[in-house]
Amino acid sequence: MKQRAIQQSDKDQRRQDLLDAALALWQADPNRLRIEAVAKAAGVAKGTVYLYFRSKEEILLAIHERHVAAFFAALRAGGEQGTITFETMMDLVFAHMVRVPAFLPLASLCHGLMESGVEPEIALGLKHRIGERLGEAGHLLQSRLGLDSPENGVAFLMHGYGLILGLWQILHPSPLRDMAKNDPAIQNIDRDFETELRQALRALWVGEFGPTKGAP
Amino acid sequence: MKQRAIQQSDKDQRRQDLLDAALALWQADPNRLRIEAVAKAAGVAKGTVYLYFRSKEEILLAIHERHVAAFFAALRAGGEQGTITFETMMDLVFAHMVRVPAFLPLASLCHGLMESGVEPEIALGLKHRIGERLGEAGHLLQSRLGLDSPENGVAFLMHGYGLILGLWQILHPSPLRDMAKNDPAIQNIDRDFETELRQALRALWVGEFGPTKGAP
Amino acid sequence: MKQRAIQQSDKDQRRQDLLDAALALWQADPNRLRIEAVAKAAGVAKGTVYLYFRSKEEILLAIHERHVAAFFAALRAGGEQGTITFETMMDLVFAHMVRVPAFLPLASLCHGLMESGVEPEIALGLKHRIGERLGEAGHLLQSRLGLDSPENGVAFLMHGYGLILGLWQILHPSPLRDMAKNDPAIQNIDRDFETELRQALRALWVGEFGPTKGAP
Amino acid sequence: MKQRAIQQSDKDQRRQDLLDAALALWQADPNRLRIEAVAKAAGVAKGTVYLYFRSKEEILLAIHERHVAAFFAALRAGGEQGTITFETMMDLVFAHMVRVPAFLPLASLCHGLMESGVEPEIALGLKHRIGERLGEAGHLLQSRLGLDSPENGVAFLMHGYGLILGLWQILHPSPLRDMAKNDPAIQNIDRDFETELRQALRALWVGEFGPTKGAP
DNA sequence: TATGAATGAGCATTCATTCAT
DNA sequence: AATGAATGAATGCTCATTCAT
Repeated sequence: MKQRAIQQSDKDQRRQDLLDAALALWQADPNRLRIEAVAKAAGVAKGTVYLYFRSKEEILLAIHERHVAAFFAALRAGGEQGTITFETMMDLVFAHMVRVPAFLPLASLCHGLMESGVEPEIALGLKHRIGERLGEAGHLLQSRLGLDSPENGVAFLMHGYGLILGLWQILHPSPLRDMAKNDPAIQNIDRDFETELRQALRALWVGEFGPTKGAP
Repeated sequence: MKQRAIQQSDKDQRRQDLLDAALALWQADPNRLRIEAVAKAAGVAKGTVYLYFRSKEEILLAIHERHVAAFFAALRAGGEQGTITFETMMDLVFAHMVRVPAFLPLASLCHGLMESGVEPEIALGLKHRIGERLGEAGHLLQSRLGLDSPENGVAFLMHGYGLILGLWQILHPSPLRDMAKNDPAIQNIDRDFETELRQALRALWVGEFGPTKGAP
Repeated sequence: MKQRAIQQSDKDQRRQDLLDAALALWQADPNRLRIEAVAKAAGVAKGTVYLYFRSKEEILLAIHERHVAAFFAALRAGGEQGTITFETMMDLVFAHMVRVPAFLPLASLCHGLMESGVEPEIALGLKHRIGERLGEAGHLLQSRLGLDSPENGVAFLMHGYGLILGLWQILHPSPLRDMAKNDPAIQNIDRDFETELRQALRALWVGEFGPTKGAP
Repeated sequence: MKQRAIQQSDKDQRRQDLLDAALALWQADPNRLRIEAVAKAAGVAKGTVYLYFRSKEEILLAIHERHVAAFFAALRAGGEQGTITFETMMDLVFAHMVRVPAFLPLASLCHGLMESGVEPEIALGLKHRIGERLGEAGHLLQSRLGLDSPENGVAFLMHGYGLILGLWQILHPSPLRDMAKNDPAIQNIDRDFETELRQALRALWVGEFGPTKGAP
């Protein structure tokens, strides 16, 4: 039997260990995630997983939340450094979203899970916490990016995130695309995700908030 | 036993009937779609479904393809009428995508299915046919919208579609959002999907292709 | 794949085969009955069991119903032979209830299952069919046993069955009783089930319907 | 942490509290009895339950034993008042068995649990203690009811108890019976439990021990 | 072509019980 | 004695798919 987590800090650590294990397994094969495997990888018994999470879906949501929290933390840190520009935002997005391997595939999944797959209270709890962070970030962007209002800050992030998420679904690298190398009709529409995203995201921001904001 | 479909036109009709039945059932409850129910609703036996589709997923993909084809048909029809502007594109997008009830939820699902859920050949076939249509549409937009190249036409559509799809996932109406009416943190980020989409989409297009294209 | 049961008679046969298999396994170890084992013993796949029964509990109820039907059939056959007496009833009860190995243990279980364990409609269906048979039997006993009314015939059977069932639960042979051979306090109350039942049942019938009915 | 029970009397009290809690929860929903809920209702932690009972089943058996003990205590008290008749026995049976809400349902369950569900030693211990009480009661009935032997007293009780228990299983009030109000075949056999029991029990006693015993 | 009986893979979750503290 | 974190056994059922008729 694994050392008991009596202290809250020990419990938190065990929770993180479970998330780490689940993330690694999910990345390896998203359709093959098994609770038993998560438990074993974290060095506990199956039932123990359910002391920390109410369901498999809740685990995935928790990983997503950790991803999102890390992004917002990076954003806040960026804000504390001084002014934010479209370019620094772009760097942030790429470093803490686009290039975090599981971020976007998991995000895609989680938006579906929240509708059906977890108890509404769980989904609402997650939305609440993300909402808080997003609200704060909106204020930050107003001041650091020179937007007209916190609402514009929120719009900046939401519209951008929507574009990232949707474009990822259409253009993310995948074995399927490799198989289509010889199909001209597919080549026609096969673009590099990061290149397209960078171009479209910049266009969206410029189009919505003006070219001046990005370059003081 | 239902009348046998000998003629190709009869087969096509039966195929459409099956898609109609599946679409209605999927809309009613996406997680409850059962092949047997589809068969019954279309007036055939379970096994017959598999004479027309190789799997459940293939059915969903076929419905999606029908949605997409209808959009491209409308776009082509729009082009035949004369010039296209950002505004007419916006109308097209809303009429044949955003407001077709199952279009976006099904599209969200299908982008996942293509990666795993159907045989690669099926997915590639779909991508091929969509690629062809997208290529044609790119040419159409070059001439009718005044873009610099067919590639820009493709980019116009893909970037726009990415934004639509991603924003829908974040902001689409849902019971969950209704439940959150009293949570200020969630209200903070709860925007009207269509309003936001219209604003962001226009910004994206303007930012990427210039304000002049939309208004000759 | 096992020969398909297309005809209704084939389906009925398969249903009986499944019940036979389940009964044998249940008798061998009541707490160890597994659907998969039933399927294997009947030579079909697991899923096939569910084409014939909606749940494990429904199988047990169906076996019980078969037991009960056999008893009523024997009773009817007895009635067709001529007069029925307490003694012939006693013989019937012993031959088709008490000494049918699984009858009483399964009956004990099923009365509990009907309350919770199966869908009410299933339980009501069973009760309905047994009610019909019991009603007919009441009429039979009125004429053949010389009771005052069909209702008395029903009471005769129900009160008797209650006594049989309850006494079986207290006194049926079991390993536990063998273990108690050296405990005088238990010996005190350890009686032979069949002896006690015969005595009590006769007393009940005589007490309720008079000594004359049994001996014309 | 709850006050430790050092004194034997404190331990006994805690044991009773646990039984009270378990009984209340079992009555509310027999299939939903959870050890954790029992512990909480009794104001102790889960593990503490296992300091007083070796298993969940043992708790149910202990409640049943308390029921039985109360019945025998009432019987003894009745004997101390003077002569016992069939009518006073009937009153006793109704007051301390039939109308004690959980007595018969729990008894039904416990006769099954004793065969498998608890350690044989536990079951034998219970049987032993009940056997002792039953032996005493047999003597009591010999003298107070005027039976020929203590064995007849035991038979009087056992046969009666069997009838009560079995008839209860067939005829006890239940939601299922309420649902069957409109089914004539079921109405046919749907009798009032208490009426039938009173009639059958009296018949059994009279048939077995003569009409004179009950009415001196 | 159409049917529908047969197949069998797939697996999260509960909760009684234990035992380190 | 009391606690409550950890354990892990235990398994029925659905439903997409196949294929004999």
